[in-house]
Formats: sequence, structure tokens, C-alpha cells
Amino acid sequence: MIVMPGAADRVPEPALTARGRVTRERIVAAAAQLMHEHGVAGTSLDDVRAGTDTSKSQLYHYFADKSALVQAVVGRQVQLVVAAQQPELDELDSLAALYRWRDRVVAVNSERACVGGCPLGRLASELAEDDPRARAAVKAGFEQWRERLAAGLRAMRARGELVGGADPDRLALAVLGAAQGGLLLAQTARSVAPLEAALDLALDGIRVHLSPGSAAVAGRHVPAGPSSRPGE
Amino acid sequence: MIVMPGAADRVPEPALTARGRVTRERIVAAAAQLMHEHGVAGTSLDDVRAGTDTSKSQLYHYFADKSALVQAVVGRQVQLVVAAQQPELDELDSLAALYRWRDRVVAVNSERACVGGCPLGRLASELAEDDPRARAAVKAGFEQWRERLAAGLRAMRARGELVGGADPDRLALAVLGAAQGGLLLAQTARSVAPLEAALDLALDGIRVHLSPGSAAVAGRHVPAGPSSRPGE
DNA sequence: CCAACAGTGGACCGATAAGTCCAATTCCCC
DNA sequence: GGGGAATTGGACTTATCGGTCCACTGTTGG
Repeated sequence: MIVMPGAADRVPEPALTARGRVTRERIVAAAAQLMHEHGVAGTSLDDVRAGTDTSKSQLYHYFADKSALVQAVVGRQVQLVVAAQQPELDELDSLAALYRWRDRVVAVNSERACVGGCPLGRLASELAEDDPRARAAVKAGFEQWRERLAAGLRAMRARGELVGGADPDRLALAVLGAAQGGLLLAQTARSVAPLEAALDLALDGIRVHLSPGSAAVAGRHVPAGPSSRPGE
Repeated sequence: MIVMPGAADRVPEPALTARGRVTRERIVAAAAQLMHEHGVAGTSLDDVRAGTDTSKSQLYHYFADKSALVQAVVGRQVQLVVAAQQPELDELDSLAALYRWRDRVVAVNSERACVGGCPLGRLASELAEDDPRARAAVKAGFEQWRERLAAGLRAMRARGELVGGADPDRLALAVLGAAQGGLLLAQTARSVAPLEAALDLALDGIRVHLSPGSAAVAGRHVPAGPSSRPGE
């Protein structure tokens, strides 16, 4: 679990035994799943209780209130979202690798038939205005995700593939934005097409910043030309 | 349920007099505002009632239930969102015009300090999984928005500015995705920077599809090079 | 001018939400 | 193996929500 540097201002939780940790984890996992499918407001603590074979008192034993549970859910979703892209994020050092990442994001979303969109995105949209702590947590999650993308772009620049003037941090932010928007439209349209289109266009944008001499400039991953890959 | 293409499957509403129409509009406007700020689930009918100087019975006089009110709110937000970009959307016929549109979107979001993100995006995220009719309405709204963008890109292609192989519909979808994702990240980060980055990268992507001979290829709107415009 | 109907006010209802409380039970460690 | 803390079960409280109901008011057209 990632811990904020400034020591989180959490309620002093009682010590957790092994059993306690398991139960707590079970609650968070079920709550995360439910909130991904039905939203935070659409998930009652009774729903969580029913879905975890626990009792009301356990929920309040491990979490001060619903907001604290939401906080834990945010943390978990950040972990899961990043973990789902782990291999691709770890080797983002070329345009081809970016396209592999693109394919991964599309595949993950395709598997669940675009239902729920991005778990983080949903939490962001629902909590941003009502729960400042949750907003900060989601913001930190996005930041972590963006940083992984930026690291890859920095690697590309270090290898001379990316032109010197390009700002990896800003580009990574933009690519993440394209992913989020694509995910949202995909969820609404129940089709991965918007996600593919948004990511492809963003990667086309990256292409503009490739060094002229780079082998990838011509688009070895996209034979038919930019943004023309057929959707699956 | 089989729905005829033309006739909406709405509850047969009573005839509306002028006074009735005004009241109804007042309710929808207030509900839209509240739902933009606090979400659909976070807005009770009592909130709407209090914010409109109406009574409970009026809400149910004009709307069958909360879902029907939400439906009306979606329609209104679609109108407002598109209307806010009217001038820029009407003359999207060049890269420079696309950048003017970009500036407009950024400015609108900046004015409200990124609060609430995109009204349509918020509704999409919150309603997609729980209210099929609302999801369809939001989807139609996005479609309308996308079509406006696509029309501009088609104009560019007709003028020879865009290369023949580029697909205006798909590009428009991607640009809309960039906007939505940028808006979401901007809302979460409380900064327009992600929105600017996402839109700039998308427009960089469009640049890839410009005809080689076009005057705009060199980037007359972006003197310092792609994606390097300073944020305001 | 008066009936019929759109429009309005607000009390009321049942369901369900978050959160409380306390007794019972299990576990860990001395 | 016993004591204290961690853990658990579930009834209970209180508040709020969507939704219903009915009496009343304004308006309008014949």
C-alpha cells in the first residue's frame, strides 16, 4: 500500500491481527467491486455487508464511516488499475511499446464489455466535488499512473527517439487524458471504438514529437497509416 | 420492449400552459445546476424543491419520477454544452479554427474553476450503469457533439487541408475523447493544465493527417512547436 | 359566471440509508 | 489455561429519500 509522505490523518486504527487484515481486505475488495458497478452512492453499506458475509459492526470496526471505506477503495483501485498495466508500463520505451500499452488498455476494457468504464475515472467523477479527501486520493492515483507513462516517455527521449523539446510530463498527462476520455465514451457507447480512436490519435500526436531520424517515425506499428487501424 | 423509432415512450404528459412551461423550465434548470455540482444521487427532490420555490406535487405534476427529471436534465445539458461552443463549432474548417475551439473549451472550464467537470461527462459516468434510458440520452448528446466536430473536419478535408485517407468521424470521436478525459483530469486536479495538454496532443495528432502542402502543417498557430504552448 | 382543469401547497407514508450499541465469541499471549 | 483485546452478530435509532394523496387556488373558455 502506498503511503502518503505526510503521514495520513487517519483515525488511529486498532491493531490488526492476521484475521482482521483478511476481513478488512475482503470488505474493501467487495466494496470496490460494488462501487465500480453501481457507483459510490449506489452502494449501501448493507450491500457491502451482504456481499461479504460480514456484519454491520465489522464495517464500523475497520472503518470510521463510509467515507473511510471509500478512501480505502480508492487506494485499492489505484493499485489494481496500475497493476493491470504493469508489464506494458514497465517497458514503455518506444512507440511500439506505447502501442502495446494501448492494446492492453483496450483489451482490459473490452473484456468487461466497457461496463463501469475506468474504476478510477468513475470515482473521480463521483467524488471530486463532494469528498475532498477522496479527490486528493484519486488525484494522487492519476498522478502515479501519469508518472509511469512519463517515465516511459523520458526513456524514449533519453534514447533519442523523442525530440528534445518535447515535455514527457505534459505528454504523459495528455495520453492519460485521452485514455480517460476514451474510457468514458466507450462506457457510454458500450463500444471500445471511442477508446481506440482516442488513444490512436494521442499516439499520433506523440508521433509528431519523434526525432526525424527515428526508425519508428514512419509508423512500423501502423502499416495502413496513422489512426487507420481497424477496430476489433 | 419494442420502441417505434419516432414516438418517444414517455408518459402522456398533461397539456402545458404558458405558466406551466415556465415552472417546468425553472425546475429543470435548477435540477441541472444542482446535479452538475452534487451529482444526480447527491441531489434530492427536496433540494430541487427548495431551490425552485416549488412544492413536491409540482415536481410530480411535471415529471413522472426522478428518472424522468434526470432525462430532462440530460437534454438540457446537451443543449447548453453545445450552445456554449456554438460559434467555434460553426466554423471548424481549419487547424486554426480547431485551436480557437480548444481555447474556448479551456476558457469555459477555467471560468468555473474546473468545478463539476463536463456536465455531460458527469451524467455519463453516473448514469451509464444504472439508467439505460439516461445512458442512451447521454450517448445521443455525445454523438451530437461529435458530429459537430466531424462536420468541421469534413470541411477541412473538402478544402484539401486534411489528407484523403483520414476518417473525420473517427478523428472527431477521438478529439471529443481527449476533451472529456482532459475535463475529468482537470476537475480532479483543479487545474486546466490536463485539459490543455490533452487537447493540444489531440490537435497534434490531427496535424499528422494534414495534407503536406497545407499552409497549416508547419503550425502557424503554435509558433514554439507542437504541444509547447504555455498554459494560462 | 361557472364548470372543468391546470397548477399548487404540504402533510404523510413506507423504504432504506448511515450510524450506534452491546453482548457474545474468538483469538493471542503471558 | 485464563485474561484481555480483537473480532463478530445483529437489533436498534434516527434521518432522509422517493413517492402518494388530497385539498385548495388560479385560469379560461363556453
